[in-house]
Amino acid sequence: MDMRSSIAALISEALEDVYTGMEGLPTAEDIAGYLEVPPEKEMGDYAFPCFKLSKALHMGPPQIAAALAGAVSAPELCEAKQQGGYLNFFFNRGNFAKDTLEAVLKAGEKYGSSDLGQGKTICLDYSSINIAKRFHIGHLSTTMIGHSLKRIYDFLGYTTVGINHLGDWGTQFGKMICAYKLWGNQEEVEREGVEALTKLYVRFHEEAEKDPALEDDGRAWFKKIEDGDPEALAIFNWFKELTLRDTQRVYDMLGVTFDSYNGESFYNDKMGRVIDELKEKDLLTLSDGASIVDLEAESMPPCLILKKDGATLYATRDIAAALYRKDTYDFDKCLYVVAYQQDLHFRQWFKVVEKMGYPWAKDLVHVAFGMISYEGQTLSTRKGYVVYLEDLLNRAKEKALEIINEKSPDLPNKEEVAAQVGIGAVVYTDLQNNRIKDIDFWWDRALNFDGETGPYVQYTHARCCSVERKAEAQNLPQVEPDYAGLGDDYAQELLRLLSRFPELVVEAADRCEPSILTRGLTEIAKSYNKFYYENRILDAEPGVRAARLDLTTATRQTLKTALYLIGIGAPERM
RNA sequence: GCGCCUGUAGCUCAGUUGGAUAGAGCAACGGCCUUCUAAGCCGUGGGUCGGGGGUUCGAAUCCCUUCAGGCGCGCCA
Repeated sequence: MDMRSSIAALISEALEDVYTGMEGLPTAEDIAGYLEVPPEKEMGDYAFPCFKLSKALHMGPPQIAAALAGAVSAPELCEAKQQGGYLNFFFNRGNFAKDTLEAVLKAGEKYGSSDLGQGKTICLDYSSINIAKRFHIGHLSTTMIGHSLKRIYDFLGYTTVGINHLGDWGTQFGKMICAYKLWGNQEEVEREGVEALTKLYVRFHEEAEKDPALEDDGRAWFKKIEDGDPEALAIFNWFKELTLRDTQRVYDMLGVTFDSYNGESFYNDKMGRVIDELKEKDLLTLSDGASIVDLEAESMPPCLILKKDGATLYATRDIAAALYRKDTYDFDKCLYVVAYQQDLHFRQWFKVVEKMGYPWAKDLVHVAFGMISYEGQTLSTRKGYVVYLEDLLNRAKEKALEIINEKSPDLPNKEEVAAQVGIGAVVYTDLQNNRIKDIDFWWDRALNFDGETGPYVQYTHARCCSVERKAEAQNLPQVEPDYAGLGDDYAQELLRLLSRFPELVVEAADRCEPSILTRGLTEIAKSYNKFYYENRILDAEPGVRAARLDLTTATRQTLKTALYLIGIGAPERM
């Protein structure tokens, strides 16, 4: 049992003792919820505010706290003191250290994992790149938030399905084929990849200004794709491969993977069912020639299902995809990691699914995140306000390599570590704040490796590894750890953070908020660094040395796990 | 006009289901490497929690209102 539950149980017993038979006493579970961490160390490790009981017991909070303090007796666990209206608990430090470290070391890198999600499936729709477009910083958040959430849910025992819902359908691909047929050549496109496709697309628009007939040719080529014309399909699929190949380089750098690449084109033949069902359920109405689902009762604008010309729309495709995913994976939740601009769109079609009578509509979740801008400007490929992700990651890597050459020139695998550190810095920054916050990208900020950054946490991890290596090399006889040696405030604070880590993972999952882990892991790193400066580890007396080494190992493992969960590597030296 | 989101230190942001004296990092200034990684540690300064009401023993947190900014609001995705 963790400390919170143990203390809640103690309070519950004390309440029963002191106020036997009273009505309205909270359960141990209620109490666990009321427990809080005091703002100052001098106030103890946990606090139970007695204000809420005041009314039911007709007593002042300080009196209640005092009475409970007298009734609590569990010296091996903690001590209870009344301070104002609070009942403050002070851990038995040695035992707390022992319990915490045993729990962490026993679980190892699985510490914080659970079987909470056993038998449940979560679909995650993230990254969702567009064909023939280069990967830029605007795609980082959806990719890394989705990737991190996938790892977090996996860690909690869920079955996860990572879906890259490719943007691989639309007239723009007809235009691109048209441009390729007119001005492209295979070798160049093969060599330059998406860059060449972008050029062709830009040229198409320039030429189409002069010669509007091109637009019709573009539409005609798209029609050919739709009709399954072999040449059109071959070129289209080739473009798709080129894009995936280019993007894969970035995914490889980031360690991001997917279980499915079923995108828009995949659902092309699955939308008839949506239309039929909507008609059958009498949800479709005609408005200005278009077919809509009216959402006036829900005080939302109508959801457009079919255009005037009968063509399907974004929402149609999303509904078809949701139905398909429910059938295929029987998900317990389906998360859409998509920017907040799309908020209305999701609320609309989620509501349509609900109106269709599917109770699982409530399991569809829009995991929204903020906008990214570049040095105060809206991202725009056309105006040159764009930072390609590959360039960013490479520059971060170079910067890391420079620092390594300066600080640890003898490091054996410099390149590998530079990649982990540089990319870690970028990913950390992306997952540092609540996802709803807008991000303004600045190069100097992105390439800053000081203070609360990815490299800071990685550095702390490497520092732990270094201590462990040195300890190993000393090859001293094994002794029983003396956990009383971890009674100082620094060690205790670190232990408290480590003991709370499993709760943090669950909270991050519940709130779909990786930043909770980013912050928690930074707290642990900070706390270890303080501990490290205040205490000698290797030259402490044997029992204390062993205990501090255990704490170092527990910290190292937890940092590594947490870094993994937010998608960052943990180098052992740097 | 309507809807969603945001507003906390010069800047970027944390702040649990309301709790004790509102916290970090960056930037500025000042200390700490003959001792386990100085990508580190310690210290100093810096606040009408956008404003105003209300609920409460207690509000940055909940309710109302108001101001400012961002995003969205029918045949793009």
